[in-house]
Amino acid sequence: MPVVRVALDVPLSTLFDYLLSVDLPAEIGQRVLVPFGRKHVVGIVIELAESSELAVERIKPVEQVLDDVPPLPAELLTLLRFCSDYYHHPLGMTVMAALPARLRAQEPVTIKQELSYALTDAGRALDLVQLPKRRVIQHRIWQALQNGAMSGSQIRALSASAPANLKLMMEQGWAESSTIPAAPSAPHTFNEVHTPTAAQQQAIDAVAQAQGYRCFLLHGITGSGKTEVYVQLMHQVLQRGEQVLLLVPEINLTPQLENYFRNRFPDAELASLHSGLSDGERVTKWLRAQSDQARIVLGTRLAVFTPLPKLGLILVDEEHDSSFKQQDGLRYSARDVAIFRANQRGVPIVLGSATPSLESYYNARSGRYQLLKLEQRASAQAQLPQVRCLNTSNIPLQEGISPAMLTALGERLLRKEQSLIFINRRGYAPVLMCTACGWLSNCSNCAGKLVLHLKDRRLRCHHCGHQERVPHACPGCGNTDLQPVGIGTQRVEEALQAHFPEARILRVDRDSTRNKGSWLAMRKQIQDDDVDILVGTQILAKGHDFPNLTLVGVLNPDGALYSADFRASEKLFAQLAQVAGRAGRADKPGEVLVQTAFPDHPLFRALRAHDYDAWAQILLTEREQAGFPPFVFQVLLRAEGKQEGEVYAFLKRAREAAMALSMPVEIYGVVAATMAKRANHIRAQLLVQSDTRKALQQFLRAWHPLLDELPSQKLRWSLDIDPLEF
DNA sequence: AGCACGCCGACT
DNA sequence: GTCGGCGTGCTC
Repeated sequence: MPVVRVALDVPLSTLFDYLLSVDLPAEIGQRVLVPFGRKHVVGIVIELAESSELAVERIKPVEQVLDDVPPLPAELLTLLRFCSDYYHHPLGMTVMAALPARLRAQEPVTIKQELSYALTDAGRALDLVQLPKRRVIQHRIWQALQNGAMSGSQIRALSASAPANLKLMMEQGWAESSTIPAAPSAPHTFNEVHTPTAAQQQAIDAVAQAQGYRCFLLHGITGSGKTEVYVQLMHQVLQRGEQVLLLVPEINLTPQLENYFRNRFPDAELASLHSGLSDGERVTKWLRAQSDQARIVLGTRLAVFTPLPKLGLILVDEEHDSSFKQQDGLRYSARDVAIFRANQRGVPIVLGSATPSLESYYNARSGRYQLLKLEQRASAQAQLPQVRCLNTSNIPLQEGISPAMLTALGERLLRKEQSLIFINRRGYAPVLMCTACGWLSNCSNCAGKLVLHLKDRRLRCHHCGHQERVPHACPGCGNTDLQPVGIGTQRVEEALQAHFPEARILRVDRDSTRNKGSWLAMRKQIQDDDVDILVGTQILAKGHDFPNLTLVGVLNPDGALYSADFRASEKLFAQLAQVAGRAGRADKPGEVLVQTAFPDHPLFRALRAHDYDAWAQILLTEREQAGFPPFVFQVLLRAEGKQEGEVYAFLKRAREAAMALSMPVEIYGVVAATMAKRANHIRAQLLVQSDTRKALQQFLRAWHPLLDELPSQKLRWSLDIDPLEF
């Protein structure tokens, strides 16, 4: 009796066998509707078999073979199987996590014809009386449509309320919709706007000459034109009629990039996959990629699982960015999965960064990857910013700001140039303290502190979301003198506004950009020069061009220098290099001022010299001596639960089981997690490491089944392979 | 993960 | 006498 083995979205590592009647053929990769317990669920056929090892009477029949979309390609299933094995996550959950929601549901997938929207003659003739500027969203749509028709998803990208506003505009007769005719089979056109520099051309040629799989690390300083290398490589791949996958970090930059590539490749269909797509849009783009109609797939980490029958090249931009690593469920690194995929497919992959991860840098140095360097800024007159440290160990700070920083800001105000103050801490102050008894605003649910948000007079926990009103008196001793300790973006904003009353200051952090579209509006404000001083967190560091920005001030980065997290300083350097890259463009030289008590720290020396290699060498030496990645491979067993005893008992047993295996791995002690309590759950962990990936995987294959056998009723545990956060 | 079954406390 | 607590076990 023919049987299908089906992957289901359940946390069990097995596949499930179902009978297949002769009149109901199914292929590998096809979606099927099957009875499971007392429910009916959608699964993916992974294997076909002649018979099952189970007793026939226990096997239920497949109810329906869903053939509304083509089966998943075998290549994708292989990729998912690799992920399931490597990350020790159940295959069914791995497969289902990679699929668009619509393909996990049993309702037939209907692809609605994508409509395009354009201005009518009346719409084009509008004036500001008919459509005043205060109708912000409509105005934005109107302006966007002046450049030509837009798709529904492009409209949606303008603002959350854009579709509703567009509807109103259509009712007014200003805009109209039409169905896009099937994409014309136009010859591939390419807007050659730049001639590559010699260094760029060298990198392009190196990748173009690759036969089959090859991993390249494109190490190029900010402004050195990595994007142009991507574009030229994409052009070659598109010319061959192949597809390109471009992975980018989780940032609100995707729509900009999308527009950029659309302009460079006007008739290549581009599918951009990011959070914020509706289920329908996501499945549509997935199918466009699977059917080889979408030639460029641009997306965040989940996009690494898009079916691409003609994949010819993978690009991973900002490869060091930690958002490529998923922090729950299937804890995969999209960068590493992409490398596996390129290898599987036999195509080149380019990892790009100004500050590569130590892992990639080490692989490039050891010859595993090929290193490509762009050492000059692409436009000749653009100078690297001058980086200086302001020693804060012996000068008074006002609300965390040194006099020299204020002077530098004042100069920029006079010259009508923009400044950016970078401080990686949102809120007003990271903690509230009682001056009498030393009471601190601790979170009742977490091990962390409650952050003071003076704007709404609340104390907020950034870990569990708990918030409460700012107390009038100390809950411990009744003293009314409670002092904010430390500085956050709100406090800096307030202090700067007090010092420069006439300056236009804009705060950009997760709090101020929470509402959809507000960051878009802020960026416009900045670009229109309606802002003098920007105060913000790392949101500001990422790849935006602010041409009038000439000063970047960094307030207190010292915490990361001597942190318990061995990756903190690596991350800090990358962040500072990135934010420093915002200063100065073209004709205006930039300056970067870093306030620190440790100006002689090697990190700052390297930053001042713009010498990533020197810094990376120091880190590599440190890591080698300490026996840390990239010289070892790690797995972290995390556990959390309400009862501290249960959590530690589980990990202790897990540790004993690991020891009993006597395999060539190093097993550390059971320790509290960095955030030892979160949302009332006690968290602890156990680290195991090994000199080789292979040995670690062998150990995991033996250990994981033992973990499944351990009593673990009242807790949740998970394995994190190649963990980034502890 | 769901969702059953299953055996012990406070209620109409 | 039942409703319901969540402990244990199964799902092809």
